[in-house]
Amino acid sequence: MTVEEQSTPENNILKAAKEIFQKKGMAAARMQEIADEAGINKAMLHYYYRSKELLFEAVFKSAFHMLAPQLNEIMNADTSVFEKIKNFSSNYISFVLKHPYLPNFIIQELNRNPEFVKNLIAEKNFPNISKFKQQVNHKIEAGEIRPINPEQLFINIISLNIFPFIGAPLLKGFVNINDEAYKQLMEDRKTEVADFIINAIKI
Amino acid sequence: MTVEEQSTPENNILKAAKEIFQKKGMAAARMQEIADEAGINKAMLHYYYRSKELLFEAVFKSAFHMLAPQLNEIMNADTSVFEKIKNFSSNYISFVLKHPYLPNFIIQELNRNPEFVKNLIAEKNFPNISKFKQQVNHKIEAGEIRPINPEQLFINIISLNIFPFIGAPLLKGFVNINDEAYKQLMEDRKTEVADFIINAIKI
DNA sequence: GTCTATAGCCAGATAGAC
DNA sequence: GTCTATCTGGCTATAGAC
Repeated sequence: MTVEEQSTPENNILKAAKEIFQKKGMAAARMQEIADEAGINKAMLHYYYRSKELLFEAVFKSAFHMLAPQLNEIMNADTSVFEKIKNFSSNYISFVLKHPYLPNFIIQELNRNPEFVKNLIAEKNFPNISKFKQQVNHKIEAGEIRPINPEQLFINIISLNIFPFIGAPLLKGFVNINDEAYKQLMEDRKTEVADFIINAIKI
Repeated sequence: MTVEEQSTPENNILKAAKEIFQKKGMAAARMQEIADEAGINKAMLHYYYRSKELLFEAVFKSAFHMLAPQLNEIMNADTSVFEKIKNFSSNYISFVLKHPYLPNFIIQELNRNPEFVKNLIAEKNFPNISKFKQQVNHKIEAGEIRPINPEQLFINIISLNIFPFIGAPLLKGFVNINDEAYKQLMEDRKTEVADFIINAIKI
């Protein structure tokens, strides 16, 4: 049992706070609602986390640490470029299907507070793509994939995996399908996305 | 001079409200701040728009109507699939470089209120991709592009164009570059994105 | 139509009993 | 540590003078 899963008051509050903050965002979330979700009193939130702002920060860091290390691990693994693309797409989509509010929460709060990224970068395990960039450049020099800026390729990988979840309400409208059909599209993307990217870059 | 550009009190308020709502979101925006931005009194906001909620709706619809018809126009134009991909990528990125807060605003508020899409769908000029789907299927049957679900292709096009703006703070951190370098990457994407997609699907 | 002043409410935070 | 009751500030909205 990891630290996060222990049933201490701190962890129960954190779990409830995640639920509410991720659904509503910092400004719209209510301390009372978090207390209700946690099955405790509003005063206890302040006893354990002092203020709404500090509770929010704890939630944000916890959420970020669920996502970022995965990315780092895959990008720095000892596997080929194509393997990395396949593994990331498959792992990420599986993960987000289980935590649907998480990516939007992180993106949204980083837009609200862009300088907050600086704190995150300072931490160990913050994703680093230098190995990935090297690998891509070697493949290009070897004539195995088309010339492409590795940063653009990285942005494409992230975009194709993350946006369909963040933009779900909009995309459901455009494509004109219901929730169930959309979820099936997402399931299909576990392999579709990697195929699409690899077709785009391979010679 | 279009209706939106006339300097009536309604339009001045709407412009100021866009600025604040798009930066902060509905919940965090303050009526006082909007009044300051518009250079008028807080009471006037209520005189012209009755409530914060109604002012917000006016802003949201106005923002959505700046974006969606473009998409509709391009998708239903009398051009080939490849032309549509090129035109959309180029036009959309140019547009968003001028209105950086807009996509995130729309996505964010639709996530907060997913059933709001239903109202939007009912309007004329709501994007319709049936023509695009037909074209893609014909191209596949003709053996000119690889087999792909047209809906997945559409999602990919939208993701590659929109996400780099919404996820900018995060991506800047991952790629580890400053604002200026990132803006250059976005400029490059006006053509990069279409090339990437076309490579992915053409035989 | 435009302003000042204020009503009324709601949410974060704390005091203090247990 | 946990609760109830309450304080305090800030925000939407309106009343009412001009």
